Amino acid sequence: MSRVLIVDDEPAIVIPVRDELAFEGLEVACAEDGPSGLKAALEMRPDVLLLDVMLPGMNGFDICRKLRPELPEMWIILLTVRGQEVDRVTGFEAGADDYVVKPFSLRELMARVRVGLRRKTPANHQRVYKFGDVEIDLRSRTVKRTGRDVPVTRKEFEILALLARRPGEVIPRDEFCDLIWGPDVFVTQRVIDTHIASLRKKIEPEPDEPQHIFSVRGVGYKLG
Amino acid sequence: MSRVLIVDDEPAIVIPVRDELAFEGLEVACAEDGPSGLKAALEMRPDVLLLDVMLPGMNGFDICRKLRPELPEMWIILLTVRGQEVDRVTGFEAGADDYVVKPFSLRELMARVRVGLRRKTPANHQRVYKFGDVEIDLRSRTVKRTGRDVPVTRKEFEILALLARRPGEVIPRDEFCDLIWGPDVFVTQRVIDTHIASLRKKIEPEPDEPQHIFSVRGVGYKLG
DNA sequence: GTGTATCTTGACGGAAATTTGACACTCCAC
DNA sequence: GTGGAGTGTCAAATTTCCGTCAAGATACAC
Repeated sequence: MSRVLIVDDEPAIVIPVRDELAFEGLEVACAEDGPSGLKAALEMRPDVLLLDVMLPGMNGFDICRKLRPELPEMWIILLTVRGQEVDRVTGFEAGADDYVVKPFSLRELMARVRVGLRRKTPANHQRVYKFGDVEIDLRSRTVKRTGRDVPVTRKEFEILALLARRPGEVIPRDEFCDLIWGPDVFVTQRVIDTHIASLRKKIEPEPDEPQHIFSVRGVGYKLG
Repeated sequence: MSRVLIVDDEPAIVIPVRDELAFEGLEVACAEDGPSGLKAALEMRPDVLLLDVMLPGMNGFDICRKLRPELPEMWIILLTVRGQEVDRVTGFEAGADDYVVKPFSLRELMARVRVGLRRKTPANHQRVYKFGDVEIDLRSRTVKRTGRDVPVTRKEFEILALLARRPGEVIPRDEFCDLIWGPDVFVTQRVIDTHIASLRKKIEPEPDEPQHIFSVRGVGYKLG
């Protein structure tokens, strides 16, 4: 599922945009000031970032400049009330991909977000994560160990991909449920343990002594 | 060298934009009405197309709709004096990547062209794809197996061509629907399975043990 | 219009994946 | 140590999913 992060301190902007994005089936997160927006973008790695220029703590241009080298793929749309040329050009020079002036039409913003989602990842750009001898390719949905294909099921793949996207970070069970099963599906959180067990059998040299997928007692699992 | 095509009938717009683009070291061409703009775009295959909406002969939206399926990688920026929401959304729905309202700042337009050049997916001008003993020719819309012509129906060809353009990548069922049937057509996603089955009968030596078109359970299909 | 090719739908069976619950085990607090 | 909570493991039950087919609907050529 594609992810969008909104960084803006005006609820009148954030709320309708957030709701509309969620309605379109996207995963949405929000931040209300510069520093937490920067942190959220680095952690969440959204596909599209909607970034206000005038923010408490740190302005949008600076956030843009910091993020761009780190996450060149991320699609950044700047939002601002200021429409003077100098600002726009500054925005593009800071690495933004688009620039929308408030007040904007919600439908137009949605259309621009869709452009970002469509253009963000070139079709033949490989999205691969590597961990030791394990390789996860999001494009072909394949997992390799020591170069050899390991067949994994859908849930196993989604769990592994989620872990891989946030290496080192502990992912709680309820977050697995939210992100993989969705908010409307109710399953025992123990299913995750079952899938983790079969994943370990497939990708760990010694499933009893995991080297990749670690359990974090009382919370969830982490990779790496 | 990157190529830009300007399709606009107002010299007051065309000349400064053309000169500025040329000054930045880009190859520039111009067309002054709809039909010749469409023809030029198909022949020249520019990286970025600056396309006026109000044109003699054929409007920009229609050009956009015609070009997009043929040249999905081309970056299209619409130019218009009309800034009403309905027009903008129409533009994006027609497949445009950006939308600039006249009068615009030259520097901003240049910045948006640069975004297009940076983000444009690498052009895939390939017209023939080969997979083992199977050959797919997009131009003549023919499929060959071991050199022999295999008759495929229109939907079968479109499905196979989509798979072939993104070899190895898993294409989800909803993406098949979006890209082949379009967003407004409502069909059961199981149609795809039916077409895949008949494709396999035609191009797989052993349809039960596919070597080209693989099923990815719960998601879709992939080639290769 | 008519006939043919193509497309779409729905149903069925079998296979694979998912989920559950039971039991054993481990870890930690006391 | 002991007990309780959390986790690993397994097999069985359940659900989901895909290949297949045939019949109806639609498009197309003549």
